Amino acid sequence: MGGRREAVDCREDLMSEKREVRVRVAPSPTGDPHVGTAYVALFDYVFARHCGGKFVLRIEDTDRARSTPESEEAILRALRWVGLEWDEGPDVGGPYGPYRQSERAEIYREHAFELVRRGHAYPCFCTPERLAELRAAQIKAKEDPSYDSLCRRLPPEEAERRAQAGECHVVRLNVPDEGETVVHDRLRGDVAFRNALIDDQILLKSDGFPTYHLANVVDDHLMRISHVIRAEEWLSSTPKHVLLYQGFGWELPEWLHLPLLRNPDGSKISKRKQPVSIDYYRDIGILPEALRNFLALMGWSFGGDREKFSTEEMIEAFSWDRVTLGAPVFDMEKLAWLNGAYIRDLSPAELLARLREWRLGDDFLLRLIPLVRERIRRLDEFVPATTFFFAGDLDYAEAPPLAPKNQTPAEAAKMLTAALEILDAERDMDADALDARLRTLADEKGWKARELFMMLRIAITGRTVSPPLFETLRAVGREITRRRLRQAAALLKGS
RNA sequence: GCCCCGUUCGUCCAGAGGUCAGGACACAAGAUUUUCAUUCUUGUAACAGGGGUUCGAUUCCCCUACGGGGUACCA
Repeated sequence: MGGRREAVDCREDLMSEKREVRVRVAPSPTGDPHVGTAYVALFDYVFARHCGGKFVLRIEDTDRARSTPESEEAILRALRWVGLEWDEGPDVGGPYGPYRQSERAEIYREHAFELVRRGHAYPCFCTPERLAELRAAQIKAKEDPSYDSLCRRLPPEEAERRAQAGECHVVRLNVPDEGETVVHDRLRGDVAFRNALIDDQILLKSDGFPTYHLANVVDDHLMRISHVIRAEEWLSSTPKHVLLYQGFGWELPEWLHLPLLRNPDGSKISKRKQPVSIDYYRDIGILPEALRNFLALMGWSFGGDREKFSTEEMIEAFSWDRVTLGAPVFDMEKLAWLNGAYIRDLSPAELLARLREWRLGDDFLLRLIPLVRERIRRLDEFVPATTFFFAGDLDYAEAPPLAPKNQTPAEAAKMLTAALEILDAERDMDADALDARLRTLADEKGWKARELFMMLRIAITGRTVSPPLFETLRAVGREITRRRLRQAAALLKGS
């Protein structure tokens, strides 16, 4: 591909459009800081800097059930660690705030009503039950499941009266039945979608909060976003966004959908198959500049044979023409090689400073000391007693057998997987909570708690002897702990 | 199922009609090194298939196959 791609430098773009370049990354605080967020943010950041534009961070926390302040905090911290500073955001402010969508609920509501007034949206009173039945019937009849636009045909007065009376409802996008909507993607050219196949998307949920589609479009417009850079998974919902912009009578932004990062098997990168948390890469000692360089290589090339380059150099050389649309597999081996190259470029003093920032600083060592103090008699026993706190993956071939004596490897793998789910849910790794939950788990499944705990101990430390289990897990860290459990479970399944 | 995107060595990229299809990771062999690592040299390895367009297609178009994404009162 590439033929259709306009070879326009954004600086010319700037001049011809007289529009300030403003980009944003818009993570949803519903989990761990995702490496995909860092990937998109890198391109946002680099493009903004290249053009002298602004990079905005916006928190999309409209999913009230799944969003948490802890997750938001972790995402901000992780993005900063990667080295991608934003010009405007919830923590630094800016002229177009607030930058947290939960604080903008009223704005979306007004805009939803405005769209209803303009005839591009309508209230819908259908119950979840009716929707489910409709869906089931459509699937049975081998039709595409989609809303049948029943409430679109409601007389406006009746809809108004019922809404006023407080009847539970949502607001849906009024998608034309005919014609097609064209999305202009800067990287792919025009992509056409038949309107008949676009669902009357819910814009405002019955809890009064907007869905992604409404909030995203309203904010991008209000925040003067000029280029919407996001992952490819959004491409198919972009026609809805085009319809929204048109419904409001707003100028369209430029869309650029970046390819999705992939697992080794080619599927969208996911925690079951590949560590996806930025914190994981930090904890195994990946340098942020190496991570940035590596992520840049996923879909962008410097030109010439340059593999290793600084973010500053990338900013200088950046061009959308050099973006690839293929599906890049996140290759840990190449990341490790690149990281090694960065480490070798550090002076001994700089490397020492990096090691201290990582885990060889006073803070971390001070956390370990209470755990091992009563277990050592000589200072020289400290390092051997704590090696697993300073490692990523463990070599289970060198460790005692993972599975309890009377348990099959398959059953042992199940035990580890079940424990993993508990750890996934227990974000702050509270020792008492973990203890209680794991004991309950063992009870329910008929496993011996001591066997479960011993297996966890071996999986996490590679030994049968260690400091107290939960204190150890906390110190090893959530990411490395989870990684080891997955590795151990995979090993058992394979044996 | 339907809609959309994609497809060059195992992996990440280069290649914008005529190249011995190039580099990097990984792998293999060799050199350097007391060892290991680093470094250097060399090697194995790819244009998914079929039709067009063209004097000539990896490159442009179409079809098929394969991969992926989407198809929620999640983002």
